[in-house]
Amino acid sequence: MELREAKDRFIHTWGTLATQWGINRTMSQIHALLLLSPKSLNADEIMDELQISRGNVNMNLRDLMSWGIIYKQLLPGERKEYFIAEKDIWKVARLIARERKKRELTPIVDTIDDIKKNLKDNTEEGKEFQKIINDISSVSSFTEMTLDHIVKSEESWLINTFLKVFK
Amino acid sequence: MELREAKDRFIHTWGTLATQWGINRTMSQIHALLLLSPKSLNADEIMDELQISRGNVNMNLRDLMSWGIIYKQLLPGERKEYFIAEKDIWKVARLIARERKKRELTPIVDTIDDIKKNLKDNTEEGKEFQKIINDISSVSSFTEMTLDHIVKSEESWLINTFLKVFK
DNA sequence: TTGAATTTTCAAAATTTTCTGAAAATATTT
DNA sequence: AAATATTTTCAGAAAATTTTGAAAATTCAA
Repeated sequence: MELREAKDRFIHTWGTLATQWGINRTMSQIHALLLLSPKSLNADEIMDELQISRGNVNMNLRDLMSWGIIYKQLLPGERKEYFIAEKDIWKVARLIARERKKRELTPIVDTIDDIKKNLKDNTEEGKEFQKIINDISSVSSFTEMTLDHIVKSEESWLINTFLKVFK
Repeated sequence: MELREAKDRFIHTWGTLATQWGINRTMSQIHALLLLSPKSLNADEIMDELQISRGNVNMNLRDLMSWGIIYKQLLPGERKEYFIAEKDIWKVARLIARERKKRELTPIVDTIDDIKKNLKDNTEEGKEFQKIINDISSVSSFTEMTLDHIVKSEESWLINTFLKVFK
């Protein structure tokens, strides 16, 4: 397999998967492109490489920056803005986990807490509802804690060690 | 808060979140409805409750069954099919984790493995690419293993104990 | 069998999401 | 300050996804 082909395949798979993640295809493809690029790229280069419009590139670069997984880089003597991806994949994984937790988990935990606080219903049906809500609350808390635990660990050596043990 | 209102809020939040998960809104709403329902429901009741078409209900019930998180129930003396949700939330969480792993993680691991096997490129750029690919491979494996570990644990007491410790 | 009840399918319609491209805003150079 | 380069915005277009609803298929009772 050629390097060119390998890169394209990776970018393509990454982008396709994103769709199932609820993240848009282009955003992932730009991320993949930057991740694989040894040097930072500007908007025109990304447009050209992925054959997409300037507006699209701009919007998604902004999103990627808000996730904290790419950085803007100002090159001396260059007028254009260049972008480079965070290359520490463990850090990228933590940032993605943090963002997904924020988007996927926190809202349901908040809703459930609010319902638990405010629901006054002592009928049989009400009690059953409370039970389910409490169960879901447990699972959510557990998941949240597990993610936090991974996200917060700034040292990656522990995780790396864990990985080696199981390899 | 009334029971009715609480249930509606939960179903609504659950459905809205699903969108960000890459899972469709209706599928989640049907799941939430069944999860909160003390008795099993048939297609007409679901159509009526969520104000959606028969085809939509049918399709999503099938999807939910393929995830293993709802069951078909044939009531004696009833012609219609009834559906009931798996109420053991830890089991539901494991089934969802398993399905998401299959959809989100496995394809990227497979692509990467294939690229690792087939790429022959010893240029500087090729080596850098290999490095990134290997890093991503590590993170994916780690995540896959962590999920497996949770998913495979058929006993939930350990997890429950863990939860209590942190509560 | 026949026919009524129920479920399934799927083409077309509706909705939602993403993308484009050109105009507006901002930044930099001369 | 004017000209030029670059980035940002956003309304409308395009694409993707979801939903509908009616016809076809299936199931079951008589």
